[in-house]
Amino acid sequence: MTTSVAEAVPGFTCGLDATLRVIAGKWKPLIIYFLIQGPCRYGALKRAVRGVSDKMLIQQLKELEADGIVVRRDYQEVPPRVDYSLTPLGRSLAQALVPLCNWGSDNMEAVARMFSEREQWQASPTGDR
Amino acid sequence: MTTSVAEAVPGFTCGLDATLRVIAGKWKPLIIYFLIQGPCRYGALKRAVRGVSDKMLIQQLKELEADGIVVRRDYQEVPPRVDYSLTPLGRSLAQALVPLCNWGSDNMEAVARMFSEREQWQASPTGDR
DNA sequence: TGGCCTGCCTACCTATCGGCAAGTATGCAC
DNA sequence: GTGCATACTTGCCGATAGGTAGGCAGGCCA
Repeated sequence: MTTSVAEAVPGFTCGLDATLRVIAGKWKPLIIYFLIQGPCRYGALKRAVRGVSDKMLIQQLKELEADGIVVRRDYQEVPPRVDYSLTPLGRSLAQALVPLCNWGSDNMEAVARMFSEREQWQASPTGDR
Repeated sequence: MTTSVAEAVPGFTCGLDATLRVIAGKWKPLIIYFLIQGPCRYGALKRAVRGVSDKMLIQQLKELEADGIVVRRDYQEVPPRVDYSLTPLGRSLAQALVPLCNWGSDNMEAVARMFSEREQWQASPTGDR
């Protein structure tokens, strides 16, 4: 039984639901978005996605690869050279992320303000009113 | 040192980063997206966002309210009547989610296929190759 | 010979997320 | 007074996401 129906089938409740499962994970959207710029070596990607650990980066990349969003190309060289790029599917997904990115840029100040307020609001003893 | 810089300041690395923090949480995008249709009572929202628990729904709604994305209107009636709607900021965010939703709808079959394959791939003993 | 370079892997551990279920408030109908 | 309806709260508890740290491969150059 457990969580039941909604989980049982790959029956997504809507398109957004489907998308969310693909980009679930702290770093995936950032990875995808960064790869719009073109193929990228592992090291460069790691530098671009600030704060990500090796473990996470690799893991997310693997999942994205399994989901047909990115392609891994191994040059079979030493020292290792590998790069990652978007598949056509991945590119279309990346395009869908663009508005989110723009929204963030447009409202960054508001968002930053909200966040700092929220921290205090969390620390406050009782809700007012 | 630890995680350091990236966390220290509300300095988002990019617009996408900022957006992601606002919509972080399993249900937020779904909530926001559903509210495009207009104000909605708590109960209706819960029915719409399938699988969400009271605790989560309330919690996510509070955060969204604190972030200026949704507005809670309490009719001060008994039995309780409350509805939630998007602020202008929320509405613009919702618009940015539309492409994601469309992408999901357009590629739902591919996504579903990927997911079922991935489950087996995860169960497989050693990576092939 | 041995250290370097780069991508990757593994084990371990913790914090957070999120589900479950029971409880609260309030006015009204009975 | 009792119970009902709706929105919300709280505590507990398990799963899992994600961080840390250290190790490995293997040609090459010093």
